[in-house]
Amino acid sequence: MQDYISQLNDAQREPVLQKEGAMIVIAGAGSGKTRVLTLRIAYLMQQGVDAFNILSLTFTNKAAREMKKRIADIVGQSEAKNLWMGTFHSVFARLLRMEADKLGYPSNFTIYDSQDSQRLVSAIIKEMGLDKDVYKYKQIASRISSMKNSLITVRAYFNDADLQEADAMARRPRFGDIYKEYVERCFKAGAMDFDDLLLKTNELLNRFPEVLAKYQNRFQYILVDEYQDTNHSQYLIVKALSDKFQNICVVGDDAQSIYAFRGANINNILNFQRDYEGVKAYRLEQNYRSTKNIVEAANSIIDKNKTKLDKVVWTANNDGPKIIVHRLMSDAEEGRYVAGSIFENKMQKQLGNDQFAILYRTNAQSRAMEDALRKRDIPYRIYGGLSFYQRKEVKDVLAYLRVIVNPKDEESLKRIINYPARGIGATTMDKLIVAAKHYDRSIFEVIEHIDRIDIGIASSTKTKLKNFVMMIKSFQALEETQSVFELTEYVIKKSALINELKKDGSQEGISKVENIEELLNGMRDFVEGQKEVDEARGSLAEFLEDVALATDLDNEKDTDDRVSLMTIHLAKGLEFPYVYIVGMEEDLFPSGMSMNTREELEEERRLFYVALTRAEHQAYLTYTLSRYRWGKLVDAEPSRFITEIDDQYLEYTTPMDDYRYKSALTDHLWDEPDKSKLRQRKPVSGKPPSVSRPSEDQIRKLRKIRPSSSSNNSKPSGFEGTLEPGMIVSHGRFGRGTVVNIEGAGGEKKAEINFKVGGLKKLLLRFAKLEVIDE
DNA sequence: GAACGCCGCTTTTTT
DNA sequence: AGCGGCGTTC
Repeated sequence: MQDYISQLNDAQREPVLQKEGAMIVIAGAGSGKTRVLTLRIAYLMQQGVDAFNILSLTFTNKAAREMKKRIADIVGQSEAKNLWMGTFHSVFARLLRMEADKLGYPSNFTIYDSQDSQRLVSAIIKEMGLDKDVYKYKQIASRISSMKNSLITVRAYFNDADLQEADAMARRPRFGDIYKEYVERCFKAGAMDFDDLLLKTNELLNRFPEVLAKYQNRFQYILVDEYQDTNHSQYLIVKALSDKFQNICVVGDDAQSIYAFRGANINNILNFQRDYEGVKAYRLEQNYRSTKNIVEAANSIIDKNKTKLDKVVWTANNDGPKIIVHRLMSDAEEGRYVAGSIFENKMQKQLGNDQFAILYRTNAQSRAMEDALRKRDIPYRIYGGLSFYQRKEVKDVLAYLRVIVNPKDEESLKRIINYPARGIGATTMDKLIVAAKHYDRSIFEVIEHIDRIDIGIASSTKTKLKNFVMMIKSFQALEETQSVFELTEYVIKKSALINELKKDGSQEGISKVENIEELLNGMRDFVEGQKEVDEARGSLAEFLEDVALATDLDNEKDTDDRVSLMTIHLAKGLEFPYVYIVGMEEDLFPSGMSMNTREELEEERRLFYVALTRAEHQAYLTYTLSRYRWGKLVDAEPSRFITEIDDQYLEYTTPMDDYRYKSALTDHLWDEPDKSKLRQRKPVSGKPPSVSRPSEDQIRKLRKIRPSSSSNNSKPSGFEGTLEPGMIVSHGRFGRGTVVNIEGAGGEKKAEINFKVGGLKKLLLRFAKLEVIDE
């Protein structure tokens, strides 16, 4: 143990050795925070703290497993096993299973994933006869989610006039009713959605003081990783549990807070010191991961953000190569460039595929990369996107298993009751749903008693329903004796599901069968794994919980030598020697959906910071002039984030003899100095514009006077004059347009402008580069 | 009740 | 371009 501790630097050692009290560790990217957390836990245990008294919350289950392993290396396997360690969701799902009865839930409750939630919301909207164009199920589901994350229950909602007012204004006055029905239906289905796992934990701790006391005494030492990404609900849980002993250690980096969209509250980390008595604050500022170039480039980006804690990340590492910026014609070409570059690096430096990662803002961008990598025979692995367990065929199998465990699970029942087709159609289902509501029972229970009630279902259909119930019951009986693997094999045969898929000989059909085989393989592993652990018997319920809460990252096979492809969000916490950040374009990164407020834009910028700091040795930024988006070829413009990096850290490698060089790179260079030139250009089709290409020297000079270069980095050069509806304006990107409306005031002032080319747009005047044209 | 085909919307990120 | 929802037809 002493060996480990002596290897830490001073800043790292202090939080490891402080046994008691509240503490916050602000840990810059790559500063060794996982090591600190790991050693802190090991040290606590070595000082005599019982593993049962430690609760450690991590960002992914994989991170938890790895930490546990490292701790086991230090203090021994048998002790480490007793640690409670995992994501908020998995830890509190486990806790809720033990206490479920207090909340009126069965201990085998189902966990609804977001898709299940959305489907239920969608069904409710339909049942209530609401206009689906007004009540968009995704929006409603996401609003329900944010309510829950802020601990606004249905009752709280109906007690809050402002919230109802807001929904009335948004033309969805029935939101509260949908919310209420949704919550009731989940309860009746014995199901908790992701947000419930946290909300119900709060409810449990609030309503039952003896339960709270029990877990307060149990979890005397609490550690929370990635604290900047906790939402209000998680914050309250931590607060409640740590209240008695106040031995709480939170670790995080405000500069890497990228989950505001799902309710993460950056104030949790910013205000931590106010929440506890005598908080010790530690800073880990030395980066061990990346080259000086990368660290300093990243610093120059994050400097542009206003909201942040004081912290300077530095490194003693070498300068390393500059960040390469490369422009391409199209997304396909971007893929070819990246694949080619990986290929060259591999050859020249004799590297493995696992040294490389390709990061992007949206999942849709992966396709072009995949195509190119495949052509080059470079093995890759995609993380995220439609994860394995979310694929239709896999979810169908899982739905059978979920119904076996919990027949009340309405969403799963609806998936399988007529798949494969067994003559139980929509009309019957509608009747069953109405009856279920009428009798205040689950659909399954209604079917069980279908003989005794008259809801206008033909006797032939009743027989089909009874057969279905009998089939499920026979599966349930089997579950007692068989392993998950054996049971599932039996289920897909008996339900005729596998035959249904095998009938379909198409490429997709075959891959679906393969996916199910893969699922069975996974189950076999699970069963074997459980045998080794010998704690539980590898129950079906447990398997389903693992699956429901698995991060895509969790399934990684570390031994695979593959290039990693993932969104930047998923890449948080990971590191790779070579990182390609692709799609560095306005509207894509920063996302067009997230640049309307300063807060949103700052989160995008933090996201870019996260992306860049994944790189250990070399980072590449690529952008294109046009790419396919929603099926159409659209023009693209380089991301503002490229120009936000100090030039000294960049190397532009795009060939100079490409005439498009002009349109992409020099346009925004010339933006300020000479706007008239910009407007003359109309390169939509046909010949290249007849402007001579600037020399390297000219470009260098132009860069120096570029408005967004480091000389004045704080305030964007937005529009500052007065603007009124009816005025004609010109915009660098959208061209000419008429002001339709002005709204907001001060920094939030927005103009709605009808552009000749782009149509109606809302622009934030603080950022918009507008010029009034007199006519 | 089931199958097919058309239409329209979507894509920002995820436990 | 791809999926889901809905309407039409058998």
